[in-house]
Formats: sequence, structure tokens, C-alpha cells
Amino acid sequence: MLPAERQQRILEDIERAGVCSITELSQRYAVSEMTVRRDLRMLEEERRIRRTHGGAIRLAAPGGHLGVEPRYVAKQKVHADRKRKIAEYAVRHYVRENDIISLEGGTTVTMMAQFLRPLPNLTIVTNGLYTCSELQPALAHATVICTGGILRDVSATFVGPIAERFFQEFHSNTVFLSTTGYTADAGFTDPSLLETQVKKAMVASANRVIMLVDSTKFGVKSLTTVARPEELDLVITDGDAPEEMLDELRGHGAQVDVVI
Amino acid sequence: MLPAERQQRILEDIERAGVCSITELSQRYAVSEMTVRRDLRMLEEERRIRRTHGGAIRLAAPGGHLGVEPRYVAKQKVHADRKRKIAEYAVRHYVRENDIISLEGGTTVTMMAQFLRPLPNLTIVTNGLYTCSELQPALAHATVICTGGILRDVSATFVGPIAERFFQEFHSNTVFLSTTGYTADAGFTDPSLLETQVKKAMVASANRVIMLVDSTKFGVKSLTTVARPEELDLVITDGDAPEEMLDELRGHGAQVDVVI
DNA sequence: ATCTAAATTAACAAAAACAAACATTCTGGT
DNA sequence: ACCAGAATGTTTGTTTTTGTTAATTTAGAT
Repeated sequence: MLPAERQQRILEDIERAGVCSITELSQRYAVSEMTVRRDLRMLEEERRIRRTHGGAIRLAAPGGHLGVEPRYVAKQKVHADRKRKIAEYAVRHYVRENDIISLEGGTTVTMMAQFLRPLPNLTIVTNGLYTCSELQPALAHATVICTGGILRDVSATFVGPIAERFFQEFHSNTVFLSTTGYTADAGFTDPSLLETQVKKAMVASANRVIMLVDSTKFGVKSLTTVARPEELDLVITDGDAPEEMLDELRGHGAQVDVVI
Repeated sequence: MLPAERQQRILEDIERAGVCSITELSQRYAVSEMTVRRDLRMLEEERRIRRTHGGAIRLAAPGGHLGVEPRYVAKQKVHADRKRKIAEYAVRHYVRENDIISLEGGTTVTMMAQFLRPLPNLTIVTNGLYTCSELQPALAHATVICTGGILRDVSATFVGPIAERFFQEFHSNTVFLSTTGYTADAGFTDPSLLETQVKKAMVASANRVIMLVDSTKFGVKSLTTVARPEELDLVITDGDAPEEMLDELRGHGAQVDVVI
């Protein structure tokens, strides 16, 4: 294998995994650790990665968590604030004690977990790894059921046939979900078909469907359609959402709550 | 795991959960409490978290309900070192690339995860929440399948009928498991019937069964029997295990590996 | 307020990773 | 085949990281 090719592949490995150790890379490409160090040094000089003790981490990570650039973090934080408000509102108004709810594994919905912890005697069904982690401290007075399935990297959710089939047998009062975007023509869309399939199964299995959409998602169209407005009972969004989009949603029979 | 990666994940843990104890983090990442303290000190110097006695809390309190100091449950800081050696040995000698393995969610077996990360093209089946979290960074070159089920508090494992039924359909080459105790009369035993049921299903579904037992478990008898020595193919333990117990095991046809 | 158990810190020792220098192997052209 | 230059591996000493021990501080209970 050519050195340039190896370096390129190492870069790809790091960008995909977020982090790689030198031992790992040296074994994978059957070269000495010293060579890997030299490769990493070059990649760092080109500002493509950041070296750390024992390996390297990626710089900018669109879907990941490691070594993220400050600018990206800051942007994320603004959104996070919005999302958190929506998540808190959803819990406060639409979850009661003794409820049985499903939580999809997206970031907005995952934020609901921290507000759910005080509520007694909940049953929570989820395909989100982080949701499970978040709710572990609440297990004394709540039941958490995980769908299982294949763990998907970027989203930390369980997907695939196992997760989908789960919802053929289990039904909840309310499902909370979110997607990557909403447009009038394509409805609520996601980039991953695997995610979409699971979300569809969740929607089909629940009595009530609540969609959490922060205002940045309006006008964004992604690959596959998760649901159309007429399948939803309620949409929760924030104050920056364009009014005409909300009217559009209402026109399809969905109730719309705007969190100030 | 790389130091930088661990620090990043600790930060995420704290931001997600709001608060983490040092004991908890030290066990989750299989490092000493001193190392966790050093990590937390660095994160605090970067103004990313705030340290408290016994742990750390997140800075921005977007949810509101903060200021809660960590309520650290006095968990026995068990022989993490012994367990880690056993876990590393198990991976090094009994896991190959392209393997399909099952990991039970106990602490010893969970420690295998960090050593599994460099191995390419593995398929890993598990009912352990922490195992899933640990293996998330390895997903670029590995497949992780979770059983799903009811999340059990103390062990952070998925149990119950969903988890049990999973193994009626999925079969692995090798299952790695551990239990609370072993005695000659009761075999390998666990305090929780729910855990036992899942472990039995795992054993039944695998071609090869490997039990990880650190020496502190010998002579300990718990509530329910998970397996008897004759059901196992291999027992891995450490050098402090009493020789007569090992002979006893060998007498039942199990191979015994002792990690020095 | 005093006491006790736990957590923290500091200091040291061990292990792992790193970097530099040198030796070796590989590559492409003659 | 031969050589020059690049790439790689190896050795050695240094640095970083981690774990352990002992002394100190803190939190919570009496």
C-alpha cells in the first residue's frame, strides 16, 4: 500500500470513528507504530486531525462528539437551548404519572429524559442508547424498556428489523419523535432510512403522536419521509418557526403548540 | 481507551446526566479514581464542568433543577485490576477478527469492550447498556446488536422476556459471561433471577461458553444457579484462585485458564 | 462543637507512549 | 544490476500518563 493511500485511509478512519489509537492503526495497516506516528504528524500539520497521547481525534465532526471545533459547539448550543425548551414543554404538558410513552432516540427527544426523571411510575419505551443512560438513575420509580437492535453510530440509536418488530408487539399511549427536517411537499424527513423505518413503526404503534420540531428544521428536506402532518396529533415547536409553515401544518389537522 | 477520548466522554456523561460521581466514572472507564480526578481537574480548568466533592456537575444549568450535589452510593470498589486482566486475556486469546460473540452485561465482561475496540469486523451481541456505550466508538468497523428488554437498575443490563427471547433467534460463536459466585454444590450463581434467565438463554444459544471468574468469587453462593461447570467450555480466572476449586472445575470437564 | 468516615491532595513509582537518531528496506530511474 | 532518495523499522532515552501510598481536608452525624 502506498504511503499516501495509507494516510488517506487513516484520515478517513479517524473522521468516521472520531478517534483512533496508534496501536489500532498500526495493526490495521500492518506498519510500525512509528510510521503511524509520522503519518499522524503529517495529517496534523495539514490541520486535518488533532493528535493526542496514544492516537488522534477528528477536528470537525458533523454527527459526532469528539474534538469538535468551538464554532460548531457554539452553534450547537443555541439549538440545544431551543430544543431543551421544547423538550421541557413536552414533558410538562403531555406526560403524566403512570403514563406509557415511547421516546425516539433523536437529540430533542433525548432531552426529555432529564425532565422525566422526577415523574413517578412511568413506563418508557425507547430505541435510544442515550435515553437509556439518562434514565438509569430514575429506575427506582420508572420502567425503561429498550427495543434492542443494531446500534447505529452517529445517532446512538438501535435500528433494523429487531427494533422495528418490537413495535408490532408493544404499544404506547404517546410517542414523541423528531426528524431532521420538514417541508410542505415531503413532510417530515430523515437522512437515514434505517431510522425512518423504526420511526414509522413507532408511529403506527401509538395512540397519540407528538412531533418535536425546533424552528431550524422548517424548510429542510432530507432523504426519506418519516410522517406527514395528517398522521400527527400534535407538533411542538419554538417561537422562531415561520407562521406560514405552522398554518400549513394546522391545515392538515395537526394541533400546533408554540413554546415561547 | 485514549485519555483525550475518555475526557471527552466524561464531559458528555456529565452534560447528559447533570452530575456524575467519581466512583461511577472510574468504574465505567476502568481507571483509578485518581485518574478521573485529574481528568475532572482538566475539564474544570477549561471551564467545561464544575467539580464537587465526590464528582462533578455540569456548568450551564439549562434544565433548572441543578445545584444537587452528587449522592454517591457506597459501591464496593472491587478488584477492577484483576477483572481487567481477565478481560484482556479473554479478548487476546479467544476473540478473532470476523468473530461473532455475545457479551453479558456484568462488570468483568463489560471490561472486555475496551480491548475489543481495535479488532476489525466483529459482531457483538450484548444485553449490557455500558457495553453498548463502550463500543459505540468502534462501530466504524464492528457491529453491535443489543437484545433490548427491561433496563435493570443496579446492573445496567437489559433483562426480561424480550432479552430472553432474543437468544432463541440469534446465535453466536462464543458467549462470555460472569456471575456473582461459584461453589461446588450450587455451581455458578447470581442474586437476580432476571439476570439468570437471560444468562441461561445466552448459554443455550452459543457454540462455546466462556466464564470469567475472578478469584474473589470462589466460595460465594448466591440465590440462583446460572450454569454448572459441565455446561462450560472454558473458565478464565486469576492466580489467587484456590487450586482445589480449579481441580474441581477441571473434574467436570471444563478447561481452566489462569491469568497470572 | 466534636468525631468519624470518606474524599482529596501530594508525592512517588511504574508503565506506556513519544521522539530522535540510526539502520534497514523499498522504490524508481539509469 | 546498481544507486540515490524516500520510506520504514529499531533502538534508546525522555516524557507523559497512570496507579499507589500516606497525609490532609471535607462532609455529615452525633
